[in-house]
Amino acid sequence: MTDLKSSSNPLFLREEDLRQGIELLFYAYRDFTAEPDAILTKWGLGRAHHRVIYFVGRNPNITVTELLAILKITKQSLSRVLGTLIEDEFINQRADPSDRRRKLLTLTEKGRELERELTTTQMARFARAYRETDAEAVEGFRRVLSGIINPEDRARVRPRQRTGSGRG
Amino acid sequence: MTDLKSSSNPLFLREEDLRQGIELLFYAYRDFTAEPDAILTKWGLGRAHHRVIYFVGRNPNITVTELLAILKITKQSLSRVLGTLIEDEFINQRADPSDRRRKLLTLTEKGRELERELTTTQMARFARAYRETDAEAVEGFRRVLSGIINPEDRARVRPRQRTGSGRG
DNA sequence: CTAATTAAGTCAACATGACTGACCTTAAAT
DNA sequence: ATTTAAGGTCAGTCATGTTGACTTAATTAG
Repeated sequence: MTDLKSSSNPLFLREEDLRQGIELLFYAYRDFTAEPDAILTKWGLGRAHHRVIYFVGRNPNITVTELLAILKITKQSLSRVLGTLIEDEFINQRADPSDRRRKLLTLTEKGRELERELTTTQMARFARAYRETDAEAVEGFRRVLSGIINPEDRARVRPRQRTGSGRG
Repeated sequence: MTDLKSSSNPLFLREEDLRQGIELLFYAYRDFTAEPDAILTKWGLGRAHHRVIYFVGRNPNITVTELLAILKITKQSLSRVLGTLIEDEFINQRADPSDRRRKLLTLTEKGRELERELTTTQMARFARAYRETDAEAVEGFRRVLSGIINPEDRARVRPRQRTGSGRG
């Protein structure tokens, strides 16, 4: 009855497979955020603060505009979260010498420590998942998830900087 | 300098690779939810309503308790969202004949239509990503994301019901 | 049969993180 | 000198989560 939709035609993407992807992404994200959320609560911070801390740590001297492009939230929303982080001395601002309207954001030592604590839990989760599979699976994961991201933002995810054999 | 951390030791999971996973998941989830969110706004609904509609559609006659286990939110939070959906006639409730404390949830025709509209955008995104890669990559994606999910919930994501050759 | 447990619902109060819209300052670019 | 861009701010709103206390109804265990 549903034979056309199932294995008889390997080129037909079955709804079941697509829904499985949807659900994997939902559950993975749900669990991926749970541990950091618990740590953040101890500091009186939330998930929005985590995202800012993460991307400032990852991109030292990032500007507010660039941060907005990553997070895709409004300036007002970011402003409040960023204000807290600066006041609590997790993040430093300094004027860009070449354009003094711009403020360059960096983590303070305190900020780096919190970033490390938060990111460690998420890296441990990925390390476990990577180890449970193999390099081929990890590459597949990377390529599929990259395809889920809007094309214009795929380049934001830094490609591995290969130091080994692969040059071409 | 960082040679030990890089390609010279293929068993060492480099921080760069782990962070790439973190970022892929962040961007993928951000874009994955954007289209449904826009549709939901037209109906005066939010992301929380989507999740309920999705999982009720996926699990007809699901109970509130089971829904709570999937969503991992509080009964009070679910109650508000579910109340709206029942009032707006996206979801039906009926008592379980074998245990009349339980209420079984199903989508109405209106609910099925909205579910279809929302899920279609997400399935299209996965279909594109799957087509851009290959079956091996998809399998890798599945295995890695499954490893990100807490072990006790991995079985919630239904394995493909194979109708083809593989029986054992 | 009674007591305990379970499923569900409800009320109140609160926190977080989004949003819109209006407006202002500062500095760079034309 | 004017326009544009980056950034900040104020005010109000909404969605979605939280805790805690409590109720009702129905099943299950002693």
